[in-house]
This record gives sequence, structure tokens and C-alpha cells, in this order.
Amino acid sequence: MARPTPLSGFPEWLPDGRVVEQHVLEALRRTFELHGFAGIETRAVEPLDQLLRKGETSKEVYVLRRLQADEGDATPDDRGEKQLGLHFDLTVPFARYVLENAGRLAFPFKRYQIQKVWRGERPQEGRFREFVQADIDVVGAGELPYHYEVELPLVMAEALGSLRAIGVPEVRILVNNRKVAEGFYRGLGLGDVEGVLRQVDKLDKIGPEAVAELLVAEQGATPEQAKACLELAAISGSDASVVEQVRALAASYDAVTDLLETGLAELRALVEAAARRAPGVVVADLKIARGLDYYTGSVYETVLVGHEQLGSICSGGRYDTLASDGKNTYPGVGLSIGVSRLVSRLLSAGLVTATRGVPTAVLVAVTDEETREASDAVAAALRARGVPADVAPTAAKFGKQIKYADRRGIPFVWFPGEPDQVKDIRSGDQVDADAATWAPPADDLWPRVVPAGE
RNA sequence: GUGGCUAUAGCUCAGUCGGUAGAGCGCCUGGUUGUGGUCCAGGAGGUCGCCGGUUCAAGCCCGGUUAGCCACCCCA
Repeated sequence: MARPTPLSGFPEWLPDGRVVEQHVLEALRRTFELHGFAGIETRAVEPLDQLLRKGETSKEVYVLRRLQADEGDATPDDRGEKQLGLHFDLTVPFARYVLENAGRLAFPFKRYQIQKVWRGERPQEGRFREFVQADIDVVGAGELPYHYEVELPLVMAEALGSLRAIGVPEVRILVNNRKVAEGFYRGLGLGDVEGVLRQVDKLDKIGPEAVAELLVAEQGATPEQAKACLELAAISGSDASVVEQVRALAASYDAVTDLLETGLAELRALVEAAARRAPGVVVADLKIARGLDYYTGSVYETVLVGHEQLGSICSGGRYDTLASDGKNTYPGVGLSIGVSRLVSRLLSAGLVTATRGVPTAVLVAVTDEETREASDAVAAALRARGVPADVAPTAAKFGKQIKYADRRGIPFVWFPGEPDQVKDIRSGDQVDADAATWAPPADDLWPRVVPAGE
């Protein structure tokens, strides 16, 4: 078979990268559980019509097809079967799960879900077609108290903060409130809120002049309305003063609306709570607009400080109708971490490293094949006491056996003998040892993830 | 989906004016009788992405194709 070429957008890490990824996943799971989120996993596929319903904005969905189903067969639709697609986020499957199990769940329901998702997009650095998301949501039956919109981003701040120890950069959670943007634009007399937001979102890329031109050309705004939009987008800060700035700006354009006031009250509550509980992490930024198609309240976007170009690594928001069966609606709020995007940057930028790519802490050397059993016995004794041990593959010269360990980052090589000896191949120290009692230093027992350079 | 760039050894890459391939790293062996990393000597390893064209001759020029990278779009 010819050598396979890598498939772009379907990332695969080497063993030491996987160590990093698993550490990240483990840390996130722990924080989520500390905050009372229950873990679930949903199937990889959903009916295609369900997948396309939500953010119908040209979601690239991978469709599932049976190889045996050739052209002669009726299409699934003809047979009354549902076309299936791989899910492209965890929110849509969760909404379906909530409806399906509403009678057996207790609301408000807090859940986390860490799974792969698939999107048929053009890959780039940090943009994948298959990637892992770590998602937390709270969903209520009929109602969902506002304070969850404050708490969820703080849980994420804590989760990402727990990764600082391994060298993950500081994060900044940028927040906005859809009611503020919508109330302001409507107050100005601009009806196409989403259209305006889409243009404003380009600010960082094309600059204020170009955005103003687009607002006039594409959204039919007057130059004055465009100017007001840019002024709103320019407001940011981490305390309640941003609320006053927005209100003053709106007043100056005579654009204060009830919706705006509602949104400002919510934004104020979020910013004030965040300033107390996670100082410096949450920043109100009135130009945050993305994903607003179904968000109805707070929206969040998270960047790694110093890696803003990577884009958001954790986004989400409040939606009044996460799910609805016609009779009952289930409002929710949630955020999702792009684990693959985060991990790929950690690895490619050399921010974190694994101390080794194999679990093995001790390689037991084999003197000759006749005495391999003695080496096996040593390994068994070590494993019985929780020390990951491997036995050399061949009774090669000891130099080669040491090299085998060195190549893999295994810190200790064990030499059976009278008495046994164990060598720390980093320092070269070699001492007598007994497999029934010897243990490596705690730091060497399992692979660890540490900031690069340590 | 749109645009630009790239494709040569396991990896990173050179390859001039068209004349049937090189380096570094890695890998294997040895430097004498069981202890790696440095050093020295030797060695293995390539249908130059694929298909076609021009030419006496193509890694090099032309067309196509596939894949990868980057930007846009959008997003985690």
C-alpha cells in the first residue's frame, strides 16, 4: 500500500501531543464536575433536517451514506427514512436530547459534553474538519434565571485558568449582550440588526472607515447612523462604566430603548460579578457580534492573550429557545471550548510539553533471552506497586537498551543482577535497588505536562 | 465556495543555463568481549505527487489533475 498522505483538517497528534490533549481534557472535566455539571455523550449523527434547522447559515454538514446503497436504491427520503449527518456542534444534539428525555431530567439541567464534531470547512491553522469541543450548558424548563449567564463564563474562566499551570496563556473572555446591540440599532432606526453586526464584526480586519462604507452601502445606513454604530463598537472595559458609556452614547443619538435598558442591566450584572470573582478575565466588548443568529442575551468569545489571531477558543451565549416541542420551551445558556484549536496552538507554538510520550517509567533490561523471565518478574513487581514498567524488546547490548529508553523518554533503566541496579539515565546515577520496594520520584511516575522550557 | 503559493530521502530542505539526484538531522553497522548521549569511519534509503505534452534529453519548460499551506468566507 502506498504511503498515505495526511488528510488536512483531521488532526492526529503524536503520543506526546496526545498526553497534552488528555491532560487538558482531564482538567476541563474536573472543573465542570466541581461545578455540578453532569457528563453525557450523544450519538455522532442526527437527522439532517434537525442539523440544518438551527443556524441554517450554510452549515457544512457531512452526510452519512451507506456504501451498499447504490444508485438503484430509493433515496432515504423515498423510503421514509431520515437522512443522517454528523453533528457539527454539541448544542443541536443536546437540544434534541433534552426534548427526548425531558420527562426524566431535572431542571435546571447542567451538563457537560466533550466530543468530536465535524464541519466540512476549508481547513487552516486552528480550523479543523474534525475537532473536539468541550461544552457546558444549563437548560431550564420554561424559564432560566439570568444569573446563569453570569456563572457559565466564570466556570469556563476557571476551567481555562486551571491550565495556566501547564503553560497555557492567560485568557480574556469578551462579552456582549444581544439586547444591547439590538436595542441600540433599533433605537437608531436600523432594522437589519444581524446585517449591521456582520459588518461591524469586520472592524478588526478592515478598519472603521471601510466598515462605515459597508454600513452605508450594504445596510442602507446614513453616515450618521454608521458613525453611531462604530462608536458603540469602540466601547469596551471591565467595569460598570461601560454601561454608562453606552447609555450616554445612545442618549446622544436619542436611541435609548427598553430593550437597550434591559440589556444594559444584564451586562452590568455580568461585568460586576466577573470583576469580583475573576478580576481581569471578563471584558465587556460592544463589538462582539458573532453567532448572534440564535443568541438572545449574553454572548461570549474567548481569546488567548498573545494569540488573538487564532480566533476564539471558547464561545457561546444565551438562547431563549434552545429547544421546544411546541408546548414547552427550554431556554439555555452555554459555552464551548475548541479543545483541538487550543491544543494545536499549545503544541505548534511550543507552549507546553509532555515529559515523555510513553507511560513507561522504568525499562527493565534483559541480560540474555534465557533470563528474560527474571526481567519480566521485576516488571511485574513494579507494576503491582503502580509503577509503569516495560521490558526491553531484545537482549541487545546494554548501550542499545539504554538508547531504547532514551528515545522514548523513559527515565529509568533497571539492570537485573546480584543485586539489581537501577539507573537514572538523565543523571547517570546508578544504585542498588529492590523491585519490591524501589519507586521513582513522584514527578517521574507518570508523564506530566509542563510549560515548555521546564 | 473564491483567490494566491507549494509538492524532491523517514523529517527539514538545496538542486545553477533542461544533460537520468544532494546536504543536515534521523536510522543501521563498527571503533574488541554488556552502560546510551559527544566524536570518528562506513552503510541503507528517492518512479523527483500523479497523468499527459514540448525536446535528442525534463526534478527543472507547458497543460491537466490530486494533495498540502495561506488568505477570504465562516467559525471552536
